[in-house]
Amino acid sequence: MPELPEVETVRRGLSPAMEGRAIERVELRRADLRFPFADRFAERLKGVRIERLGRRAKFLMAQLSSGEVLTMHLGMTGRFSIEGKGFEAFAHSVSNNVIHDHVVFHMEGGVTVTFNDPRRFGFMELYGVGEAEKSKRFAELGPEPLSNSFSSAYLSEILKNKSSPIKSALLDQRIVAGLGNIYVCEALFRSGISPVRKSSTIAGKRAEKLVPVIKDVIREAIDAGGSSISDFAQTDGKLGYFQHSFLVYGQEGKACKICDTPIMRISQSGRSTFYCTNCQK
DNA sequence: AAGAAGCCCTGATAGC
DNA sequence: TGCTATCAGGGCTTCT
Repeated sequence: MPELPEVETVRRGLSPAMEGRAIERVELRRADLRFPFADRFAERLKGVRIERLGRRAKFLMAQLSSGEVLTMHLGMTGRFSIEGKGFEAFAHSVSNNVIHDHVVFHMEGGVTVTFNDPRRFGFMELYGVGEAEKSKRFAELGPEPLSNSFSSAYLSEILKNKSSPIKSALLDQRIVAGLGNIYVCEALFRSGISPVRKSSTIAGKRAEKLVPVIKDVIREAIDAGGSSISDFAQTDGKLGYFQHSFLVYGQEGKACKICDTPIMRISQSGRSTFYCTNCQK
């Protein structure tokens, strides 16, 4: 489900249920998700207040009153739902199997936040005071696509000696953090750049075109509440609607909206790439 | 050492 | 209907 716009949508949905509230109790229904939970995970969260729920790349980051930081990643199929007083409209409207409800946060005020993840590619981590910033995971992440540090100058510099296809480079979270398969395909189409083009040839003019397009696509997707493919839902069960704006993603064989050439699907480093061989050079 | 491929896991769908 | 194969929005690890 989740690339940056979906995670940001989830963050905004969870904020009223979590931000400023104490965690009364955490229920862990298994010992791991993708990775084992940290030592004493539930105990360390008990009675602690969530001061701020932020986001970095595709990670939700809860700043805790204990000084520790709880990070949550949705993987491919992770989702949150909210129940309780004031969140009646948020009832578990999705027909998800409860056997995949893995973590339940019992929040102050009788509100519960449940994490469900069938594939268990998602994970949660708990960093001690001052550890998150120092961790390899966060130190290695590239800039946020909407930040000023993600500029055409930056992208040109980092790509100028790279031989991998631009598609793969944009999926590399160390280069830019938060893009995934959908938004990379869409941004390359809108930029008229072929996904198979060598990264080094993007440096310069093409980067000047590409960077603003990436920012546009991400902004539009956030404004649309993300994209709902198969099962992504917001915390209130509503669907995002950016999927209606896809020009190439999932459009294999359909006519290109610009030139009518059938959209191609190819595989690059093990994932599908959709593009127009005529519009993208 | 960079880049590609394999793998983790479950569920939905297409094809026979 | 039921079986099998393929595919899925991510990211870590292992190969070449």
